[in-house]
Amino acid sequence: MSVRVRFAPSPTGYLHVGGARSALYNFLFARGRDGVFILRSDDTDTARSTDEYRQDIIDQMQWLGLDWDEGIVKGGPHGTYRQSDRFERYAEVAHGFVRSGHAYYSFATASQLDDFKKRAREAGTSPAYDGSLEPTQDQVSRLLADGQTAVVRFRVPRPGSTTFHDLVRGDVTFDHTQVDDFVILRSDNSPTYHLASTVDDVDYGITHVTRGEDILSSTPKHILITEAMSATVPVYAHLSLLMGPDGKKLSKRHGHTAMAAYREAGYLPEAMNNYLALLGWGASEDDDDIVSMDDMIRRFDLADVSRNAAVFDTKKLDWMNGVYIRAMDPEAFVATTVPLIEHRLGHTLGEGELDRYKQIAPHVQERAKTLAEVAPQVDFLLGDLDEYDEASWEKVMLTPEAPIALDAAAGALADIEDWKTDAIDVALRAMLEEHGLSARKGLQPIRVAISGSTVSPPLFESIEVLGRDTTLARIAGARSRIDG
RNA sequence: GGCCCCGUCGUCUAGCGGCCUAGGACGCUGCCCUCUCAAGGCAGUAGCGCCGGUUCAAAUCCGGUCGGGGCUACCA
Repeated sequence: MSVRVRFAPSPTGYLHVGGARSALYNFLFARGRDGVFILRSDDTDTARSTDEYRQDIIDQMQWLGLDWDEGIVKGGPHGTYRQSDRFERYAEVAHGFVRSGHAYYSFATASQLDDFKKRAREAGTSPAYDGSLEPTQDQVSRLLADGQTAVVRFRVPRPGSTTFHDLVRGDVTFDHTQVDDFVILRSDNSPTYHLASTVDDVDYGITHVTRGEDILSSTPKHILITEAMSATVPVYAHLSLLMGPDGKKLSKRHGHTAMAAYREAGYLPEAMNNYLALLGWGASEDDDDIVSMDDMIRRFDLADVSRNAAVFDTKKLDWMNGVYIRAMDPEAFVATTVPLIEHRLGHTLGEGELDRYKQIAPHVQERAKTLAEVAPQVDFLLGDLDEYDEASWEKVMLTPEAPIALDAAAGALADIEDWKTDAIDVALRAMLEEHGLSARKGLQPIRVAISGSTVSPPLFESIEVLGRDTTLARIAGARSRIDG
């Protein structure tokens, strides 16, 4: 049977990095096996689901390049792939279960259930509701006729237990004393996650369910429902959760968890995928952590996924992103960063500005860890230099060498005929020689004078791009500020 | 509290009874290169949670213990 997998986020929040990793693993598994990858919207929680979240999930999935074969937006043989469009189907299954005895109407109140749990805790026994409050057939008829609202609960067979072979965890067994008679249909006739998700997995022919470990203990419920539908139970694989740097479950407390935030911060989708893939999967075939999507697809197997929870470490992501930025085609780098620069500047780059940027871009590309840090680094080349970094100024401009270097540089640069990096290089080094200045001592004041900071793209190239007039004006400006 | 999952350098991992005086990557430190910062090169730092057991031999198997995580909703 061909592989059919799905990523089924619920639009009750933005797509977060953990969800993206689940999506990626499903994607890799499907692509490596000639399977079908489905994107489904598990939006049974109508109160918390929003269109904004629905759209975010779609946007981020597309940005990451995790194309799906069937699903929301795209469609397919199973309709809209939105659970909110299939409530009748779930209700039909639930009522069928009532008729077949797999489920029953329940009128148990919250306080009754709380009571049950409280007693269980005191007795040290399982807190899972065991169905002891199930009404008789007569009571059901009477209460329903009375207009009482009821939920439909699945009747978990007890005694009993469910065992399944998890692809990443191995055999897992849950005794049914630990599984409650769970609600499958709410009193407003809407389905719960357990019902809708399982019915969809059955109806859509899902063969492998790969999802977060947070649902591991709900899996017996899903298996029980599947069996009650006389369907084939899919293979399950539960991924460990992502943690923050402090070893606690990754949350907003740790900074960004939303995929969109990383996109805005200037991370490349290729880097994100590579990093996420390695977060819980030993991809290395040759000890190289940089793995192309094609290789990931070729090598990936759920059986090789790590069982331990992984810490989302932005340090390694930063490094990896730098690797991918450097690997970009120079023209593509310019194309993707120009809009960011224009956004920062507040206007479209003119021809001259664009030319200047193109000249310096390769040097910036070499140094960037994220796309977002590019624009600030070229500010001094495209706009006025209206302020100096104070720490930089104090560090190099207050030395006795600074005024000497600045004056000498102004003279040397004024005489250059061919305003090119090479000539500038030669002229400035001759100046250093003449005044007995080290490159470090003599050039840093010039760097601060023209860029405002001790950190900048290469000096000679920057000077060339800046042009003679601007360069000399800035040197003069810095010189007078020293005196001032 | 009950049940389930997990436990190799700070972090991600390799390891699946002898090849391990535990390998790689990120980070960190030092050196080299160098006009700053990066990049690059080289070197270094640091780990099998603990206690028992099985075995000629354990990071690898078993038990316990400790620690972390998850679930325990008419959320997903």
